[in-house]
Parts: sequence; structure tokens; C-alpha cells
Amino acid sequence: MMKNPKRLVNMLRNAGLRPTRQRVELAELLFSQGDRHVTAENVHEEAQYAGVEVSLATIYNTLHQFTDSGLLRVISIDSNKTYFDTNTNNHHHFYVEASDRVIDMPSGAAQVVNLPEPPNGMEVSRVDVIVHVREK
Amino acid sequence: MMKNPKRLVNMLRNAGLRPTRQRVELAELLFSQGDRHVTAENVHEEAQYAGVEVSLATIYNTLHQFTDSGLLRVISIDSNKTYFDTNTNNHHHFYVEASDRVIDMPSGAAQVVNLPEPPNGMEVSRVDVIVHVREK
DNA sequence: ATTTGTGCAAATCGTTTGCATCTGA
DNA sequence: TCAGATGCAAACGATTTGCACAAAT
Repeated sequence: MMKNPKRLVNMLRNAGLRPTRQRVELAELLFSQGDRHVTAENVHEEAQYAGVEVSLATIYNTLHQFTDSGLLRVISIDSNKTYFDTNTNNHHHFYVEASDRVIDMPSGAAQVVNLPEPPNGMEVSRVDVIVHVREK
Repeated sequence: MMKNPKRLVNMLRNAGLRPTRQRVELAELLFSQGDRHVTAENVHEEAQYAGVEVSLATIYNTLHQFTDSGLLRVISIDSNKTYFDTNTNNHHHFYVEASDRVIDMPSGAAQVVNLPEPPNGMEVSRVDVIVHVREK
């Protein structure tokens, strides 16, 4: 899916990022397992578990660089942590507050209709739908 | 609109909250000026400016108590701060990331259609639409 | 050689908590 | 009276930053 290191190196180059060891290894973690929602702490643990040596600071840097260059997206929820989404396509989320868990909706689900004009001099950069759910 | 102290006292009583001096004064700040989006720090400054003596800890407590009893709502954005909305009716928001500003959409604007079934055993508690906008 | 990235530890910032004191019913 | 509220300062947890060292072009 994205396992080929050359793919990852190219992906990073195309994004304008030097393919350092850390970035390539993190890209591998992030983009070789389908769509994921991760936090920095999350990635850090996983990296340690996988024997990948990357400091937490670098993980924060990397997640933000990936986000700035369009490889990741931040998910709009009022959690105390920041969630990054490896799926940058147009799709929305369920959010389980009690367990602080984010669940994808299939792409195409949940369209927003009847969107009002943005405030003067502004343009829409993204529309997020977040459906809070709880145990029935 | 809600300026009458008796109104506020009753509002608090109905919400199951003792109408303490701090709560009544904060309620006055929050609910006597139309719909507002505030942060704790926000309210704290405003209280000081208005000569209302309330500690920051109490403001946090109060905002959460008001939220739990339905007088306020938390707005779902990935900001580093928590925004509380004095309008608990069904409505959505624009969010200006650059200036960290939240703008109301008129109630009724932006409906979500084609919402998928919530995950197994879950039910929807709220649907939030947040439209990120930026300077054109 | 020069620029860019990394790691560490310290600093920051919003928010929460423990606990002694006070207040409303 | 006394459960519930408040205030203060310390604690917290996620994130950021400063700076010396290392790696990429």
C-alpha cells in the first residue's frame, strides 16, 4: 500500500521534506496500515514498540510538517489532545467522548447542505462534521 | 433579556445549582449580552474588568457546571482552548483558525444529510458542523 | 560547506486538584 | 448546622522551544 521505502522517500520529497531516517520511519508507521487516527503520544509509543528511535519532540515536529504539507489532517474535536488523520480525503467522524475515540465515517457519508455564505472576505477552507455519540 | 437577577437566580435553581454570588454574577456576564463564545480566561478578564471578584478556578468550575446542566455548550474545535457557547440551540459555526475566532451560523443553516448509522450500541448525542474559513 | 533536522531538557499554557476556609439554605 | 462552594497555590499533561549536535544535499 505504501510499504515501499522508495515510495515514502518520494512522497516526502514531493512534499518538500528531506527524507531523513526519522521522517521515513514515521511515514512508514503512519501510512502503511490504512487509515488511522493518531496522537503524538500514540505515535511515540508505537515507534518505541517498533524499535524506531525518534524523540517525542521530533514526532511533534514531524506530525506538524506532514500536516502542513498535506500528508495528514488534524481532526476538529474538543479533546485535550490533537488527533491527526492519515486519511486526507473528504470524510467525517464519529467521536466517542467517554473513551476519547474517533471513528471514521465512510467517505461520501454525511454531506452538509444549505451552507451559508462565509463571513465577509473569507472563504471556506474545510467543512468538518463531527457526530458525538455515546453508549446507548 | 436576562438582566433581572431573579431570572438568573431561578435559572440557576432550575438547573440544580445554588445561586451563589459568583454564579449569579457570572451568569449575568454570560447571559445578558446575547449569544457569546467565551473561554475561561476570557471570562476571567471580563469579570475583573467588571469588578466581579471570582477566581479562575471557580470560573472553570462554573463553566463546567453550567455546561453539565445545559446552560452552556462546548464548541468542538481543535483549538488549544475550550470555547463555551451561550447559545445552546441547534446551530453551527465558522472557525477562523488564523485568529482563533468562532462565528455563529444562523440557526437552521447547514443541515447534515445522509448521516450513516452510528457504530454498534451507540446513539447520536450531537451533530456539529464546523466550517473552517480563511482570509480570501 | 551550508542548510536543515534532531534530541534533550526546560519552559509554557490551559486546565485541574487538594485542601483550608467560607456561605447559603 | 453543614453540605456544598470558593480561592489559592501547587500539580498536571499536552505541546513548544532553545540550543548544541548530527545528518542531508
